Amino acid sequence: MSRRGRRASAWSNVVISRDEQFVLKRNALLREAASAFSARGYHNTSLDDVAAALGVTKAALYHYVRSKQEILFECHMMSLDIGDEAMKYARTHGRTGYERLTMLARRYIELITGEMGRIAVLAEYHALDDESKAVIGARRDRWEKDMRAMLAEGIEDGSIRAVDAKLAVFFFMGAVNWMTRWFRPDGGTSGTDIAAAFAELLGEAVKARD
Amino acid sequence: MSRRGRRASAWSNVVISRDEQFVLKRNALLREAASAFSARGYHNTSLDDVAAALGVTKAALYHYVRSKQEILFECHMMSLDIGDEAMKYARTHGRTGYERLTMLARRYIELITGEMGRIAVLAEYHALDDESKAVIGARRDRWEKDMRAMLAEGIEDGSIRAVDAKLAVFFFMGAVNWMTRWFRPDGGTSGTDIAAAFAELLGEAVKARD
Amino acid sequence: MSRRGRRASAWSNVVISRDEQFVLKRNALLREAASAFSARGYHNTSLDDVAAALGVTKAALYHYVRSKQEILFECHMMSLDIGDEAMKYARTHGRTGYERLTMLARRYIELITGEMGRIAVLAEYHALDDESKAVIGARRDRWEKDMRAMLAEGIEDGSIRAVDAKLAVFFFMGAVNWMTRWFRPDGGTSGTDIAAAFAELLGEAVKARD
Amino acid sequence: MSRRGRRASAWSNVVISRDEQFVLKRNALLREAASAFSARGYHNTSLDDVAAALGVTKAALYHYVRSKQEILFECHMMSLDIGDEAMKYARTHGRTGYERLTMLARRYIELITGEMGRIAVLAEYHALDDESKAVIGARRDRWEKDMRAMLAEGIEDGSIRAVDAKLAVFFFMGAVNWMTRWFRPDGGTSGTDIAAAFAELLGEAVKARD
DNA sequence: TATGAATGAGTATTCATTCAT
DNA sequence: GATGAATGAATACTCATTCAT
Repeated sequence: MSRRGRRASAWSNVVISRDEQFVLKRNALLREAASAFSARGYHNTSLDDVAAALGVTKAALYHYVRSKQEILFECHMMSLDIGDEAMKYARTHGRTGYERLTMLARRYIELITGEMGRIAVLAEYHALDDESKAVIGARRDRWEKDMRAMLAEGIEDGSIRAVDAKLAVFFFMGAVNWMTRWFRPDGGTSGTDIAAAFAELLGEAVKARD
Repeated sequence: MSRRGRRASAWSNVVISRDEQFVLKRNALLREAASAFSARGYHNTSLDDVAAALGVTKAALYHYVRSKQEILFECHMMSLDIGDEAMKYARTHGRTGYERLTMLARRYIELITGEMGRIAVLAEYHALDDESKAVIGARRDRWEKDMRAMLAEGIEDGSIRAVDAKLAVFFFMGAVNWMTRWFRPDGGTSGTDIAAAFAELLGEAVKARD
Repeated sequence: MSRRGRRASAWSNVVISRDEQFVLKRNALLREAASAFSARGYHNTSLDDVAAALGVTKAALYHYVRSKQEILFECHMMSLDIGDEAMKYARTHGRTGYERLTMLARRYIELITGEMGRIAVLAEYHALDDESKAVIGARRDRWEKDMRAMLAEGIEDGSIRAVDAKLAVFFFMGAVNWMTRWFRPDGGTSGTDIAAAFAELLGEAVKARD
Repeated sequence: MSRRGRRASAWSNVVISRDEQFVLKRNALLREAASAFSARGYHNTSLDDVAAALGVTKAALYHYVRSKQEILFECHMMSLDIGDEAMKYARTHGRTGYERLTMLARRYIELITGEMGRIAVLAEYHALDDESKAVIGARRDRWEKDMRAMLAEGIEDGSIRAVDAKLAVFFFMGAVNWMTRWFRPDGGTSGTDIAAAFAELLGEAVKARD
C-alpha cells in the first residue's frame, strides 16, 4: 500500500520512513542549490557552498544526486512545474484571454516567490548537457507556446490587442527571470505585491483599447 | 620631418598608427568577449575560447588587458555607455515623460543590438571584484534613477499613469537583459523591430488612460 | 563506547587516529618541501615536484595547506622553533656567555641536521607575502637579539672579547644558512661533526684572550 | 691597432666607439641584474624588472645577452673574477698563511662591497644549466682549494692551528654569501668595516695559540 | 548515511624568448 | 639598436567526482 510496497506500519503517522527522509533531504538540497544558483549563478556556486549551507560535507550530496548537473536539471524541472501549475490555474479560472494571461502572470510570480522566500532558477540554460537541454528546452517551449496561445485567444475574443505574441512572451519572461537579480524576500516589497504589479503591467501592455 | 615629427602625412587617412592598432585590437577583444559572455556566461567562457575566436593565443590577450576581470569590467562599462547615450538621446528629443520613456527604450535596444549584431552584457554582476562592483553598481543605480525620474515626470505631466516606478524599471530592465538569452542577430526578427515592439509594450504598460 | 567515545582502546598504541594521520602527513609534506626548498630554492620547486616526491597528486597537497606560501611560512616557523629550542638549551645549560654561545651554535646545527637528514630552510625570505614576512621577521629579529645578548653577557663576564655583536651574529648565521648549499646528510661529514667544528670556530672567533 | 683592427681615429680620446658603448651597456646590464639577483633572487627577478631599472624594454636586453641564464653565468664569472683578484692580492702581499688568509678575507669583502655599493651574487647555483654549472663549479672548486691550501700553509708554518680546512672554508664562504641578505650599502656599517671585522673573526677562529 | 582523502581535468596568469618593423 | 606584439611552456590553484571506511 505504501509507495514502496511495504505494509503501512502502526507508526506510520508518527515516524518518518527512510524513503520519506530521503525525499525530504533531497528537496532541501535542491531548494538550497536553486536559491544559490539564482543568487550567484551556477558556476559561482560550488558544491562546497551548497553542502556548507546544509551543514554537511560535499561528498554527502552524492547520496541524493548523481552530479551537479542533475541538481541544475531538477531545479529547472521544479521551476517548470511551478509554471505548469500557474498555467493550469489560469486556464481553469480565467474566462477571457486577457483574464487568463494576467492570472498566469500573477500566479506564476506568487508561486516562485512563495517558496520560503526563495526563487527558482530559470536561467543557466547553457550549463546543462545536451540531453537535459533537450528535455528542459522542450518543456519550456511548450509552456511558451501555451502562453502564446493565451495571447492569441485574447486577440480572438477581443480582450487583447494585436501584438507579436512571441515578443510579448519574451518580454514577460525577461521581466520575471530578471527578478533573481534584485528580489530579496526580506526586502520592502512582498512577492504578492510584485505579482500584482507585474501582472498589471503585462495586462496593460497588451490590453485591447476601445 | 624627423621620425617622430607628427606632421600629417599624405598617407594619414590610409595608414593606421600603432596606437590606433592597439585600440582597435583591444576593442575587438572586448567585443568578442562581451559576445561570448552574453551567449555562454562569464564562467563558461575561458580566455582560450576568446583567444581562439580572435585567432591568437591566450597570452596575447594580456597585452591588452590585465585580467579576465578587467575584460568583464570594460564590457559593463561599454554597456553602460550605451545606456547613457540612449538616455541623453531621449532627454533631448522627447517632450512628454511618455515620449522620453519610449524613446529611451527604443533607442537603447537599437543600440545594444546594433553593435555588429552583438549584445553587450549586463548580467554577470557577481563575477566582478568588490571595487569594480562599486563602480558599476553606482553607474547602474544612477541610470535606473534617471529612468525612474522619467516615469515621475510622465506621471507629473499626465502622460503616464500612476505606477510603482521602481518596479516598472525592473520590469523593463528584465525584459531587455533577458534578450541575451534569445536574441540572434541573424534570426528572423531584427533589432529595430524588437526595439519598436518592446518600446510599445513598455509604453502601453504605463501610458495614462483618458 | 560510542564511535566518538574517546576511551583509550586496547589498540591505542597501535592504531593511528585520523587526526594523527593528518598531522603526520602534513608534517611529511612540510619536511619534504623544506628539503626541496633548501636544495633547489622555493621558485625552482613546483608543487608537482613535492607531490611527486610524496607519491600523491598536486591537488592532494591542498588538503593539508592552503597555498604554496603557507608551506614556506610553516617551514620558516619550524626552523625558528628549532632555533628557539637550541636557545633554551643553551640558556639552561651554559654558565658563562662563552659557554652558552658555543652550546647554542652546536645544538642548533645538531638539530637542523638531525631531522631525518634534512635541513630546515632559513633563506627564501623574499618569497613570503608581507604579513608572513612580518611574523617571521619579528621572530628572527628576536632570536638574533637573544644571541647578541649572549655575546654581551660573555663580554660582561670576561669570557668573550669585545666584538661587534651584530656582525658576529650575521657572521655565524651566514655560516649556518649556507649549509643548505653544501651539506649532504649522506656525505662524509656528519651533522654532529659539523656542529662541533662550527661551534669551535665561532667560539675561538670571539673567545677572550688572556 | 685598435681592438677590432680599426685605425685609431683622431677622436679616439673623446668619442666612444660603438664597441665600447656595447661593452659599457652590457656591463651596466650585468651589474643591474647581479644587484637584483642578490637582493631578490634569480627567480624573483624578471627580465622586465631588469629592463625597467635600465630604462629600456625587455626585448632590448637580448642585444647584449643571449638568455637570462647567460646573465646569471656572467654574474657568477664576475664574482669569481673578484675572488681571484683577492686571491692574487693575498698571495702577493701576505707572508705567513695566517696573514694571507686574513688578507684574502678582507680584500674579498672590500671588493664585493665596493662595486658601487652592489654585491655580486654567488648563490643561485641551481638555476644554471649543466654546462654553465660545470664551468662555474670548476672555478669555484679551484678557488676553494686555493683557500684550503692557504690554511694548510698556515698550519705548516705554525700561524694557524689544526682545523678542518674544508669546514673552515665553508664556514667563511657562508658568512660572506649571507651578506646579500642583510648588507645595505647605504646602511650604518661600511663595506670596509665589515671586511675588517669579518677578517678578524675568521683570523681569530683559526689562529694558532701559543 | 556520512566523512576525509585523493584525483584529474580545467583555468587564469606569468615569463623567457622570438620576430617584424 | 630598440620596440611592441606574439608565443609556448610552466605553474598555482579550484572543483566536481570517486572511494574506502
